[in-house]
Amino acid sequence: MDPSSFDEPQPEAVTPTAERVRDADRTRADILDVATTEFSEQGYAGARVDEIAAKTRTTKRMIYYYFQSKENLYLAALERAYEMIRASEREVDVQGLGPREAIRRLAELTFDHHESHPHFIRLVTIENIHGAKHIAKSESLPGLADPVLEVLSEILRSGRAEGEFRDDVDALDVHMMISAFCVFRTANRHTFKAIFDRDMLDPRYRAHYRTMLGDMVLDYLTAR
Amino acid sequence: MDPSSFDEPQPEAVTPTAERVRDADRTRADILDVATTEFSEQGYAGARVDEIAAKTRTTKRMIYYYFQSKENLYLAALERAYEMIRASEREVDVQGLGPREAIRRLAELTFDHHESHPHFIRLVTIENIHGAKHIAKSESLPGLADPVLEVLSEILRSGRAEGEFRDDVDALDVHMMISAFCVFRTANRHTFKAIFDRDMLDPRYRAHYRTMLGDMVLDYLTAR
DNA sequence: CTACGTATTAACTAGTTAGTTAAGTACAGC
DNA sequence: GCTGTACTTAACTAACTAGTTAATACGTAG
Repeated sequence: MDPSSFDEPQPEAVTPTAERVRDADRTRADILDVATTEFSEQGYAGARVDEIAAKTRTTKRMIYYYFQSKENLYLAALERAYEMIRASEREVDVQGLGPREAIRRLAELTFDHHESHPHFIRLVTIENIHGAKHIAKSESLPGLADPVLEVLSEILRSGRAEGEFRDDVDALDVHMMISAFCVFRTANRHTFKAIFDRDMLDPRYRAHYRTMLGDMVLDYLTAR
Repeated sequence: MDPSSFDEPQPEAVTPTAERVRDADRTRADILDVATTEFSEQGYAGARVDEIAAKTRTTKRMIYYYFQSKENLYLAALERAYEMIRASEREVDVQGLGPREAIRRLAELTFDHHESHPHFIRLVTIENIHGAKHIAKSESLPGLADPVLEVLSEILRSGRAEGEFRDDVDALDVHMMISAFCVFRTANRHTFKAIFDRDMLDPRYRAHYRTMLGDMVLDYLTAR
């Protein structure tokens, strides 16, 4: 899995033109890209439909045409965030690795793609401010469960079979531990830097934090 | 340190009365309590000054009288959140404990008071959505650095002197690791439950997560 | 008791907001 | 070419929002 192949939404370059070309998919995607950025930067309540519209190549009317409401637009952005994260995690490949190597690989790849999608991390954080009430309305919610949980379960099972891993935690616990570290680094970045004068996303610290995460999970699982 | 002595802000019982009793401190505190709850539940952009006023025993005018603006009110709530967390951490007592016991104690006490102050955790999260731009205006910002960092440094130094702890991480790294776990449990609670059907704040899991945190930090620091 | 400053209540307001109405037009099918 | 529909632009709107103005009155000093 190559993190660089999963880019943040980038609004396409504006092409000034007087003619009106109809392209429903492009218009819809343009709105969704802009909205994702705007919601992740301003939050759900703080983002403005007028502002989103102004940053697209179309008008506010089309937002309602395609998405019906501000909430639906936000929900569409949120669903896409989850789907993209899940799609990338489906490509986690730990085949042929021992349990120790596999868990470290998985932790590091999780770290990588969290880092590649700060907008999506922030969207999840914002959705928690709203008590997950929007995602609760998503018809795709049942499919959002993390496929990496199955991979994790298999690694844990394998590690225990070899007498290497502790057996008082489940795959979801380990997933939580890894996610907490990766999410915190993005989600709490600004206050952390303001108070401690250390930007956790500064490239100078990247390798250190990446290793720290792998060590943390591995040391925990292999402790006696 | 007793977690139950640090309560969340609770608006005082309403006393219906036609007379107008002046008590500036009480009015100010009432506003701040209500605002803290409202901002932590709705976010900065989502909270409404009218709504905050309606939930106090006074009128919107007094919010502007005492706090001048919505932003100043939010900032006052935020500063108070930090000060309360810091005050409680100043009472962390690990005197007389060996490094291993001290680190576990500290991790667990951090866990406890994060759990006791969900509103404050959420306020910090919300402030990160806004890029820490409000707290940057706080005149008390220089005093918000975490006093527990000094305690942590001393524990690490002691653990290394006894040849028990690794030496490739600093006190801030360990603080980050502990905070990530404790913050995630509150800040991401809702989406986590929606997707994985596990409420991380459910009392049934409390002991498990508390032990998990202590083990995680200790196993990491003592790993060879 | 009076005066004054501070605290408080009540009503008002200009600008903003999510959403709506109306009109225009591209495009495919016939 | 005509028609109908989906896509698009432009303008409008009722309700909401943070903040303001005006009036009232409490509490204390003299």
